[in-house]
Amino acid sequence: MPRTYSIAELARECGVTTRAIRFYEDQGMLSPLRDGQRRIYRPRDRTRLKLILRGKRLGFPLAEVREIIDLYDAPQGEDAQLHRLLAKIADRHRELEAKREDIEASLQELDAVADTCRDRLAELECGDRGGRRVKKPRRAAR
Amino acid sequence: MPRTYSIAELARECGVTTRAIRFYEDQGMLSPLRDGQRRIYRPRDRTRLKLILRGKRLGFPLAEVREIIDLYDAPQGEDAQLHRLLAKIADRHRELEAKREDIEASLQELDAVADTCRDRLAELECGDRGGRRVKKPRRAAR
DNA sequence: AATATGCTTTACGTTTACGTAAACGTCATG
DNA sequence: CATGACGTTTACGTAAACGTAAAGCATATT
Repeated sequence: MPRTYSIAELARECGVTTRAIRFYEDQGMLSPLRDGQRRIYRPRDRTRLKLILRGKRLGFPLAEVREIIDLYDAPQGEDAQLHRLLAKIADRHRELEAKREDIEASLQELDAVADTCRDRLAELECGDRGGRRVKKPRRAAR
Repeated sequence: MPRTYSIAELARECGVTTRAIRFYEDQGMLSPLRDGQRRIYRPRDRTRLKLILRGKRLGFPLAEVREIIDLYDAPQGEDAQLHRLLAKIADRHRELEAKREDIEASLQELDAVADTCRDRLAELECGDRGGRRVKKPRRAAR
């Protein structure tokens, strides 16, 4: 048999509280086995938890996270179902790429500020006391 | 003089409520001019609002969003200040790249599910009633 | 003058995503 | 046997991010 985890183990490994994990279960996002009262998490539960947390890091509300991870283990069903599934996947795809573009824009602007910042530092450190201007070398585009 | 916006204009353009905009002001993230009681937004206010919304889309809490956009108009000050600023920028940079990796992983897994899904569809549509297996052609990597 | 439109402040309500405490069960160990 | 370490359920509390009236001011139109 594969391997199992206690709730505390999972919590430690994933950097969340046990409360949070139970909460996700309440929301129908996890369904661990039971040994009497105790929850037993299998690798697939662990994977789902990690997916949940990744969704959260990306700013999706839990309700959406659930829809997303439900996509992951759904590719059964008949024709119409599969087409609906593909449509949903395409939606999420677009959503994620929009987010990626947001990130890339942010990174660029951040880099621009960093450049400005380094230019200022260069001015200061070469003992520039007056209004003399330093030639700003164009940074190579990454 | 450049151009100005009323709160309703900005709200419409950016797809948020006026309540939200006022809330961001309460949090010290916007400081529009006033014409008596009324708020007057200049281009820079508009830009800041868009930055706020982008930060939100990326899942940052407003408190962090404020720190981030504060980085944008801060590159003044003396040596030590500038170094602290650069450090903060580097932190945010790492944070954003981590998020981008999360996104890329999500996109890959999503694509994998889509492939599985299309394979199933192919099986169905070529009248596969039995357990016959369809050769899965490797999809070209984008 | 009255109505509409757009803005204002003040303030209480709501949803999400848990935190935190209480009160209890179950082993294993000192 | 009692003291922890770990788990459980139930339930109330809370921070963030607004939503939703309520009540009022200012200008424009009918």
